[in-house]
Amino acid sequence: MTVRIATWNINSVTARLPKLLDWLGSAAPDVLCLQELKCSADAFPHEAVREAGYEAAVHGTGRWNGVGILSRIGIEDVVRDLPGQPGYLADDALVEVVEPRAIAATCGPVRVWSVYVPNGREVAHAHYAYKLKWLAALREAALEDAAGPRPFAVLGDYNVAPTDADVWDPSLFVGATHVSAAEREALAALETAGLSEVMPRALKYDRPFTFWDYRQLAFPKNNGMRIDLVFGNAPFTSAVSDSYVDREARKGKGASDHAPVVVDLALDAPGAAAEAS
DNA sequence: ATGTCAAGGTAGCCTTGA
Repeated sequence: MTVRIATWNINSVTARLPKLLDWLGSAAPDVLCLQELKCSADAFPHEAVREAGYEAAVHGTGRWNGVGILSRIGIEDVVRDLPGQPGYLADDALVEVVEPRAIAATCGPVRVWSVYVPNGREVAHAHYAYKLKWLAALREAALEDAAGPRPFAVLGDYNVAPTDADVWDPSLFVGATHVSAAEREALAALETAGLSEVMPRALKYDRPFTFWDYRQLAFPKNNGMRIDLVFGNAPFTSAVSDSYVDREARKGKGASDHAPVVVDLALDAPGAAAEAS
């Protein structure tokens, strides 16, 4: 069977609902991981998504963060928050809050996490230390599924550019977040957990950027970054038949500042291996 | 085509985060 899985930082699912429904119709993913819903779970547009043919599992608390998984091939065993997910102590808060940044589900033959890794803000900021702790918790959370026989992937907005080629001008990022050695080491640690990156094709230009800031004409200048990533275990990556960034979705008025990443899997039908042997 | 955008509190603008 062929399964199309995608990830998209939608930057407000309510503001983006027409674009989301359009894209579900045109790209026809079987599973879509969403980040930055920016709404509470109650405010999620369940009815519109259902009419488009998808079930949804969502995790959101309000105006910040929020993640979800849409599926038209079933959605089971939903888990909200990483086991051991660190919280963040905001400047004006008295206690750490575990933010809605991770949700997992099993969709047909595949298990996925949809993750929105903390931004980090600045290297000297407490949010950066939080980001590194968060990535370490993600590795631990992924270990068991990564080692298993079922296709498994962690898809989302990692807020890390894996290499200097993944930002439009590395000279502008010296000393900044998203490119630091510690952040890249945190991605490398995912590989020691048995996950490896699915590298998408670019549909235009040479590099498959996934994010272009709204400011300073970043999109028309192609001043982009590749920070929306897919890490899969061997049963997942070995089944990949294609992957690309749908840059078209970044165009036009009312677009998210991120483009979707699409992964196509060619999986054996359940039981096919047993029948063949 | 494009020199931000979205949400929420608060009162039609400012703050926060990205």
